[in-house]
Amino acid sequence: MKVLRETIVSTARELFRSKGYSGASMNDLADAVGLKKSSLYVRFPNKEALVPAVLDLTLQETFGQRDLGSRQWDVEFIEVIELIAATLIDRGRCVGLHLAYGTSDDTPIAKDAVRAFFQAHRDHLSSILSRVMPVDVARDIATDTLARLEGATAFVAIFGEKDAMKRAVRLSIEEAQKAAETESLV
Amino acid sequence: MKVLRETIVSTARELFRSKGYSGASMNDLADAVGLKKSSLYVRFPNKEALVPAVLDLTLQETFGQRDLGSRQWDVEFIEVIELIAATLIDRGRCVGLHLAYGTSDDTPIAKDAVRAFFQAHRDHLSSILSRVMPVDVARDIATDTLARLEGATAFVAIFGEKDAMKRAVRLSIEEAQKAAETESLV
DNA sequence: GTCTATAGAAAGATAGAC
DNA sequence: GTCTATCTTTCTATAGAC
Repeated sequence: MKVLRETIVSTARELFRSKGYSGASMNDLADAVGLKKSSLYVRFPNKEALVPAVLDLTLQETFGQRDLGSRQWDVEFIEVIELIAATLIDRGRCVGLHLAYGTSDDTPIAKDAVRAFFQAHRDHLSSILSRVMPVDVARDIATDTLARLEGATAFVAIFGEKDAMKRAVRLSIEEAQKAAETESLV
Repeated sequence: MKVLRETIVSTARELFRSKGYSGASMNDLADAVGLKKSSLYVRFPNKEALVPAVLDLTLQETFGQRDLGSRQWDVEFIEVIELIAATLIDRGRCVGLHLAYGTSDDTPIAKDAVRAFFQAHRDHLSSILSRVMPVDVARDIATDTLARLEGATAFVAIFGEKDAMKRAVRLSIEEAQKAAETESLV
């Protein structure tokens, strides 16, 4: 029976998230979706080609059906980072970071996809923030917000602790609002 | 010719850092230190046993010859986190985090070693901070500091950017000093 | 303690039948 | 599009000579 492409991609995402790029095998993936290994090569030329597909799906789910600019900047900002934080707590790890650490010059397509993935995150947050502050400030706060979320994820992964993530969300929102106020006074 | 145990461990660390637990092979390690693969099994019973050795060495290098309590708390705090930040920028990745993501219930010894590694980091920072603030506040600030450093490392790894790390160090120091001042006024 | 040699399993990927 | 079967390489780990 035909298996949907999205099933393969989202299953590959779980494998990459938990086992990393080199730890996830095509055989594991085939078993998980109910196919034989060779059938995967009909849809994807090789293992590396799964990486852009996995990250594109994740970007789509995070930013896809979002109507940019129709609401208050802070409502949008809070909604996005709380969605990201909730996913990171739920899954316990960041698939993007695991792939970032697990790819190298040996896997240039995967490496490029990882860069694009994080750049898209930064650009999206930055575009929300830049409505109420200069672009360079917005970019730094977007970067620091993502860094905080990634770092807090480490404590979820290692100790199962969610507290650091909650503080990361709260502090990032406070930092953004403070910057917005500062700039509006100039 | 005999190869020093420390040479094997520090070489294994570089392999784990860049390729992760499953991506690093015993053959790569043997080649890198100038031994045959089978000779490694004389010193280490298996690949997993390298993980505690790698993380213990790193802990020793970070906290080993440090005389706790002989100087001002903030001098010690700044010195430690700047050492960690400098290493993370220099190597481009955190071996602890790569191993945290790369180990699982299949590798319980490695998983335990990773937990101990991060707990030791948190305990060390927390013990410095708790000289001038309550232990629960100290623990949260220690956690957030480590999370910030880990998150900033992602931007070093992915984009080669060092700015986020510089801000992480600066903001962590400011946060600690602010908490110390607040508590001294109570 | 290091070596050669090898076992045994698992990896990525391909060929060809249906 | 999925399957069986296979190729080739690489993996962890062990046995035994020196």
